[in-house]
Amino acid sequence: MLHLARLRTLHEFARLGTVHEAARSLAYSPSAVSQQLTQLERDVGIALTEKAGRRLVLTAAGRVLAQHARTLLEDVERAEADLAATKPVLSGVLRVASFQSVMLSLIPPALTILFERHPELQVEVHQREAEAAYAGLLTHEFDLVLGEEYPGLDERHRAGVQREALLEDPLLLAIPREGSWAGARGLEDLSEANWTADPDTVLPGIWVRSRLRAQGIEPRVRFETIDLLLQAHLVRSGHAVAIIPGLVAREHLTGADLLELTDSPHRRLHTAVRTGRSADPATRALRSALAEAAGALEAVPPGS
Amino acid sequence: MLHLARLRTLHEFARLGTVHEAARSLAYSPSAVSQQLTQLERDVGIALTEKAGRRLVLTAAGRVLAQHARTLLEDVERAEADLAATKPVLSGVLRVASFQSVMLSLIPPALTILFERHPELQVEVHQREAEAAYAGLLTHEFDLVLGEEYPGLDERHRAGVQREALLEDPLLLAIPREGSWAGARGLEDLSEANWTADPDTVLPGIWVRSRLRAQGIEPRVRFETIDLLLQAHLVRSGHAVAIIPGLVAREHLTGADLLELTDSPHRRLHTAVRTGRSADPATRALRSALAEAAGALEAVPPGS
DNA sequence: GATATCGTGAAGCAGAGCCGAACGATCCCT
DNA sequence: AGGGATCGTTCGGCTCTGCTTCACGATATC
Repeated sequence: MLHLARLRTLHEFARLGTVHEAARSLAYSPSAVSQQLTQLERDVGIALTEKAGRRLVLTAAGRVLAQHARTLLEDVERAEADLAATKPVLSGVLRVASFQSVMLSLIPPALTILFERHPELQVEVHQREAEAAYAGLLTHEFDLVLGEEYPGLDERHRAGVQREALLEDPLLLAIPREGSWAGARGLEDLSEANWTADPDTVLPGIWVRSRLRAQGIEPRVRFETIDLLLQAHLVRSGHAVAIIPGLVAREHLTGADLLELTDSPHRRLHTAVRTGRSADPATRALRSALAEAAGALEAVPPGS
Repeated sequence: MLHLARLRTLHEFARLGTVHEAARSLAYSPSAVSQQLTQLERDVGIALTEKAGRRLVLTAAGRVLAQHARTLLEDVERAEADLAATKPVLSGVLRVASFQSVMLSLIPPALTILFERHPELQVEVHQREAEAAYAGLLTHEFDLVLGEEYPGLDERHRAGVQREALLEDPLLLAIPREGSWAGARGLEDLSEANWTADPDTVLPGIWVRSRLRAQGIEPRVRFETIDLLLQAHLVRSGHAVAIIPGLVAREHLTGADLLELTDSPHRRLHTAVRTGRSADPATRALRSALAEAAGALEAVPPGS
């Protein structure tokens, strides 16, 4: 009888390409992965891997089995979700990967809603950048990822992941009420301003630079940080201007002027889970709570 | 991680209803089955079984998981079939359950065809009655069942089994050329004849009696046997008349008269495999060989 | 109320499957 | 060309899984 654990190992190897990475992803030693793949070959009686230089690659048969492994593992997760649905009360721990702006504004009210409905259900929230979050999702480190997309920078489709739109969050120009740029009425007044922005290694930082350049501004980024609270503080205290998501601005930039950009760009927030888990009742409950929290925020105009 | 072997045990328990029978079907001890079910409950954290008197029955959650187990096991078998399809030559052993009339006439030419195409592929044929054949199919004792249906006695649908029509085999009235009934031209001349037929515990025996009664004949079954060769011999030697399938009659009743019954009834032969195996190349090869052998027989008129 | 049959639990044992260390092969960089 | 990094595999040793056997209590049956 085939062994699901070994199929999972095969799948991780197929996904990641090397024995070492598969081992790391599964918290095994490379030796264990090697042995599992060997055993799997014995089980099915067909060569699944072959050497290519110092690396190991899947044979045609290996790819066939890895593909089946993926759907089997999804089905297993679906089975677990169906099983959880037979429980009268939701319990257990949901692990969520998110980033700062959402943790600040959306997660707390969502958790309040969730706790009212399912007091037994616990949530752990971990701050991660996008790549780590999605990697952790696939390795079962997390059960749900809160992700974001910026206009024109659509994320690639990820295999085994099911995504759901959550919120459109306006990207606002934040200008201090005091200092050199107070009173600016738009980007056209800010070509010489000091900026604070995310580094250009992450999506928001890439987007904001490209956006400003598209309007003829080469921003002088004096304060580069992914910490939006710090960015907000720098704006409030008059040291810089920034483009800040509404979710953060509405609460932490009440002392600054917030202007809509032309054609009012929005970042799109979404939730993502492993495909097999989309029917899991705890997952659904969390997604509902997040959607309601998002709806409540949208109903209140920013800055109020 | 869920364990496929344990899911298979759950599935067998769901199918058969008791720990002991599941154990027997899997060639385990009852204790092992009990422990596997307990372990499975620990794995999923939900009660899957509960006591009902001295027996054990599935809970709602147990039924949910058992259902998933069935589809998972089918998918595993599909995966194995896909894998086998990557092999250049077919090999291994196919185990077939059949009954006498088919083993006599259809299997030999089919195996000849099969051997020409896939000399590495071996076939074991076991003679079984229908229930034992299907039970053995589900427990992996057999890979393919050759079954039959009689007009008006349709078999019930069996879960997890995929069926394919193979041949319509005419049911012929066989009358000796010598003795009291020689020269009879139809059932109307045979109301007082001695008959040979299958016992009324099996499908052919049930059908033949019901058919004769429908035409006003209460057959005097003097020789009750499932051995069609014996039936044929009894007819040839003038001791009885019988209704014999064309597959047997064409070869073993050349010394008797064969008459079509009114509205020429046929038994319908089919092949059946576990659902997951229908794509398996060896299975497909065997089915094709059987179909071709059947076509060759149909092309030749009976009794020639 | 005797007896068969149900499922479960404890003891013991064989084997599965993990890790760590050592190894050979391959690639890469200088 | 050659040293070092990285690849995958193998071996010894150990732990833990998971089987069987045997014994037991509970339930149904006659």
